[in-house]
Amino acid sequence: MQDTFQALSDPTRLRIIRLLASTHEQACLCELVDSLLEPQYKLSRHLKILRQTGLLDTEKDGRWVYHRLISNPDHLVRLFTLIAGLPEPDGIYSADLDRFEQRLAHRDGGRCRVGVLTDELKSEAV
Amino acid sequence: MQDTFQALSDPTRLRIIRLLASTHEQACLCELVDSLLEPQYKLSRHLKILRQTGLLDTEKDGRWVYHRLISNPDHLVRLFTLIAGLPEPDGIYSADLDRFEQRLAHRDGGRCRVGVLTDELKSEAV
DNA sequence: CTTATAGTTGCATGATACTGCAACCATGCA
DNA sequence: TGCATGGTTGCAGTATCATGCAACTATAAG
Repeated sequence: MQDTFQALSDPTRLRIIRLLASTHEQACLCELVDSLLEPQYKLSRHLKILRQTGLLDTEKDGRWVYHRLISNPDHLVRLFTLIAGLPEPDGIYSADLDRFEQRLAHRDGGRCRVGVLTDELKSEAV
Repeated sequence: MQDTFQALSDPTRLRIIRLLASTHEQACLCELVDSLLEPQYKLSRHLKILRQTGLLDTEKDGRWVYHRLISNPDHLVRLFTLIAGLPEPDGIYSADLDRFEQRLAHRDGGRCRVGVLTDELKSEAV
């Protein structure tokens, strides 16, 4: 069980878990990149750790890989609930959440159909 | 908050927290040494980390230093409750608990009056 | 004052973890 | 078959962390 806490001890991983816990959603890597504004390889690695620790479940759909919180051991579900209800000193999580919901608007039939948008937005801004 | 999970990511620290959470007790270092069967300096260091992370509160009484779980931020209390109710794959925590309750029998007026007993028990066994 | 004991801490070491870069794999489409 | 793209991973550098040993502080008792 300390593996679970170990997995949650990294800020990026906690942001991922918290985002999924408070939205009850699944997300693919590119959606997370646009929500957390972190490099793809970095999030990919952290997702792998969360999966190996047994906190995330993964479903592959074509080029996209969807990640969602695991739902069976009861104490993990309670832990996710607790995390979702945590107080927030800085505004990091709500900013993540805002960007994530904005990003979900680009889905088509509940599925991700576009890649990372942030880079393009940056290009447009130039 | 990832600091909290970071603090719980060490097996020894989790054993300490779990022991205190499931007994609603306080404990001094020598009692913990006899309960967890770990060297004094090791537990002392972990207790310091738990204190600095804001999970433990400390009260000094003569030569003895009592440690107890902190009781104010609501989400921490809920976390402790969750930890106390965690399933137990190995029998480590119940063994800790057994030794701890045995050790509590040596208290006098609710206070610790003896030092580490394990060493003496080992000597007697020789 | 001296001694025994509960507890703390500096130092050195080995292990683990996070990150960036670049190369790579896998899938869908022209 | 070739290309674009979502995602993964090996490698190297750096930082952090847990541990053992030994020296140390602090308090109580003779």
